[in-house]
Amino acid sequence: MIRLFNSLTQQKEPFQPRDPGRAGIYCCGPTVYNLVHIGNARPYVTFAVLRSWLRHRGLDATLVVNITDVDDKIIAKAAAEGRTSEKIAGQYTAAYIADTDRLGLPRPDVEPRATEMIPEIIDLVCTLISGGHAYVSDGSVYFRVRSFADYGKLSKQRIDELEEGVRVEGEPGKADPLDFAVWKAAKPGEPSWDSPWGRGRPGWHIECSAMGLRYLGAGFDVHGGGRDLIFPHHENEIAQSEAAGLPFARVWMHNGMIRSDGEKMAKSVGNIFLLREVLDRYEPATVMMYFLTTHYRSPLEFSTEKLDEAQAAYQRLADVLADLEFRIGSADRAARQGEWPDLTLRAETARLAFAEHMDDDLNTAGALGELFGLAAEARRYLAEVDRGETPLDAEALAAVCEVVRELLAALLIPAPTSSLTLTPAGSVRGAAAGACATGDVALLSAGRLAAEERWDDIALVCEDRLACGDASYACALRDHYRATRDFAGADRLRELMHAAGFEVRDTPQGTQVVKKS
RNA sequence: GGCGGCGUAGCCAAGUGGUAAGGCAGAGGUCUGCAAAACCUCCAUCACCGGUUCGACUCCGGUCGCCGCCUCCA
Repeated sequence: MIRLFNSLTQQKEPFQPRDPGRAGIYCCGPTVYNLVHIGNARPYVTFAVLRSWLRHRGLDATLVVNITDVDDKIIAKAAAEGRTSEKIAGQYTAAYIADTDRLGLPRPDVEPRATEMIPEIIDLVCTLISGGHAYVSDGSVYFRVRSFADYGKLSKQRIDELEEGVRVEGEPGKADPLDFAVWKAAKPGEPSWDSPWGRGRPGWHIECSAMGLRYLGAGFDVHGGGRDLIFPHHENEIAQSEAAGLPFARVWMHNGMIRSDGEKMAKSVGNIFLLREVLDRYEPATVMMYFLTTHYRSPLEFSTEKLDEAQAAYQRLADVLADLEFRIGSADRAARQGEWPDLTLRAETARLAFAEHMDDDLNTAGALGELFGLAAEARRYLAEVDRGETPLDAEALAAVCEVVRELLAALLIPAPTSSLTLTPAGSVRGAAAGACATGDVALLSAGRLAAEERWDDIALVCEDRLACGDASYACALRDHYRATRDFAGADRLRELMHAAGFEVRDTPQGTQVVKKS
């Protein structure tokens, strides 16, 4: 059973979709006036993972993430840069899509633009007016907060307390300082649409109500977003929708803030790190790892140290996987008997434990811990194999790999590509023999040189190949050096390989290299 | 002032009424020609003070510290 923490009730509740077998999720997306920073990205990651997990659990899950492409901030930026609002919005919409794609997030099922939702918004506003929940004033329309008895049910604020805190000296057209605009009269030069109240544009909160209801229907399952949106944005969404007679989201999920220097990451504070900047320095997998090793509701500090740790953690998992897959490939037939079901069983146990964590309010950190536990278990098993205490069971290894890959995929963490390269079988001479079949000229000539004992020339070939990112010749030569106990030569070659960005590991099967990023 | 949340080892981070997953870093050891990697071992009593309980880190009350919202904000 999946349980989700509902901000409305402030507790975990069993997730009961409105339509059995299906799930509708709405998440507040970007206002496209700027490049998205790491903090903006957290909800996109969180709710993409939620959709992924619900699907993994067999639900037909739909994710809607809006794009606010008409708004005060966009208009202000356009004015400042002497460009049109449409141009600004277009540019940053493209950037948002490019950056989230680059992170490796699958696109939402629907990405509606506010500017495409005008008719629905106008309909909703009309309903509010005729129901007495909104009023027209100078071509703008305001929502009458005191007309909605449940106002404050999400943020747990009392209207009267709010009244005290209101610092805005009442805008001219508002009947009550708490009221908020659902439709704003157009000023000259601003983007605008025809409406029963004259030309204008949607207010700040109305688009989310219109979109959520349009694409997911009344009483949809989950509404998500950053914790900082609870008030007033989400509170207002509820008020607008439900005052119009349409039950809104039944579960509200809010992710914690990303902090930088102990403070919420925000443009106004000046402590932001752009998603694309981070992706310039770290792999998508590392960044996903960074997000998911902390529970989505907790605050998360941003720092390069944390990214580095995420990188190391991911590398550990990638190493295990690469090692396992290499062994599967090299296992002889006799070993493929499934003699060690314990590990297979362990893989299944990990899968179940992982699912339990994920079902428990999307506990990705706990779930990841299970994956690491399984990896460690597989390592111990491999160590036993290397000591000759246990026969190699390729089936069990395959089961572990399958579970790790499947669950990483469920978390939307890109699977590692195999980073292990092994020496061609045997020495350079032996490898050259094999090269006859494949027609590898370079390896053949290396073999000829080897036959003539011209090792220095071979070293030159190795250097050349290393520069091209190919360590196989170096591996083969190093095996030769080690076989002939020419350790000075072997060490020299290791230096070369290091310099070329390869980590060198000696194994019973020969020299192994790992390309270091 | 109002509302909400957090405080777990050197760092990060799960968890929980019956004596604390995992990752990073650190120490010692095994393996190795030397390394690297790996493996083994070691490293916390859960901010503080009271209370409830056979038993609390986990429940209740208080104290301190930190954070978010109350204005655009993921």
